[in-house]
Amino acid sequence: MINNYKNKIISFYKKNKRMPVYTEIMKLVGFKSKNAVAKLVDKLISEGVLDKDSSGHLIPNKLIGEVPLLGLVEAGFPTMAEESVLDTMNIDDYLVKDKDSTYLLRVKGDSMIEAGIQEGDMVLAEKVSSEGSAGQKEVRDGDIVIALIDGGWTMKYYRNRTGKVFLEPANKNYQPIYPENELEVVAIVKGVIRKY
Amino acid sequence: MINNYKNKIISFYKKNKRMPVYTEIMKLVGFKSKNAVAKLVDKLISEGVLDKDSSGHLIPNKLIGEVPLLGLVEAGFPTMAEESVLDTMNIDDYLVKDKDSTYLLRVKGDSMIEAGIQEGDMVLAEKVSSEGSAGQKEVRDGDIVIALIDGGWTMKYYRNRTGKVFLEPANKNYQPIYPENELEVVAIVKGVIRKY
DNA sequence: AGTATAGGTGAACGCTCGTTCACCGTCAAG
DNA sequence: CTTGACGGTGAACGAGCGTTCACCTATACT
Repeated sequence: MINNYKNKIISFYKKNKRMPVYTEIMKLVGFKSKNAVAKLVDKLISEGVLDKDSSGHLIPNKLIGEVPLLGLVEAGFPTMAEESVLDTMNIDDYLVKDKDSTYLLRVKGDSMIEAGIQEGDMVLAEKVSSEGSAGQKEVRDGDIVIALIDGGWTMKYYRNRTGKVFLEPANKNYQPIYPENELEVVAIVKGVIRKY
Repeated sequence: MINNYKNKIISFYKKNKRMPVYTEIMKLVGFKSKNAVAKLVDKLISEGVLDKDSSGHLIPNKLIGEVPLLGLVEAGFPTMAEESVLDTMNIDDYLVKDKDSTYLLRVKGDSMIEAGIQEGDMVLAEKVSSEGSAGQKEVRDGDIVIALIDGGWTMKYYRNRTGKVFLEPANKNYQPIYPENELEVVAIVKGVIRKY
């Protein structure tokens, strides 16, 4: 029963992007008194499911919005007990550093297959500053970039080792691309997301 | 200046996992009157940065916590204008379906390299129900699984085509593993996360 | 010079918040 | 049969909420 309450509160949070207030929890779980909510909340807090901030408002704690981080895959799922969770992680915070210049794109084609980027994957790309803008990342040799080359868009390795700049696919079946006129690196790939 | 205010509010949200109330915004940006906050909030809402729910509380809108989703990588960064953003996406919601049975593990080794899973990647694994538990996913042939096989942990393809169950790596240098005694699939890999 | 306008102060409003207290039935242990 | 713990009701509280109104500058445009 108490787990049912917990799930309703978490559902509310996911739906409304904020924690419910006491009267909302009241209606959510079917209580007729706020005091019952207060006692429920106290219990959930002592169980580590919820948290309250200094002003009494509910806030999501680590168990909400974060994913338990176990160890290495070789070590397996250590005993499965709650105590074995090494840490928790917020995926968004892990991946997105500069919010204002990060974009997602879906990958088409297999030109980066040997870099572990497959068709259908999503890539997180951080925009390279076109002066004044937020992200002022510098492109380095070996970065995976999204570039505008001679009028066409593509995602490739950025190569600049010898001073001669070109784009290199991660697929033996394709050839490096040397720009005839234009090569503009628009974004640097900072992450890959795949869902099965 | 207004962008500075916006960032302070977003920082508050990321730090406290909830939106600030008016008096908190007041102190945050240095106002001395709540009315100034009300006017600021109105402007931010009309600019689409914030949202208010029916009870007047601030809630994060799509621009906070979600990442703009552009089109295919082949299509490039279309014009870069705000209008060209097709959609936004919450990475957590996209990846994590069953919160209570999802775990993250860091990948070691290269046995799944041909499946685009490299050493250092994070995998999202959904626990297979050990009866009564939440996730009741069924393991299917071709799934990438985390398994306990003859006492050792590993991540491999699950193969069950011919009725004979075994684990298959995605790396030509390794051989399929047939269980001598025990083969327990503990979790199914539902996603991969890589950060550069 | 005159005047809108944007952006701020300060005080007051009704309402809802989280908290607290007294109280009630159910159920299990002594 | 009594007792205590548990989980709930109902009412009341002060504090803080978002909102609103009157007012005060600067700045920019006639």
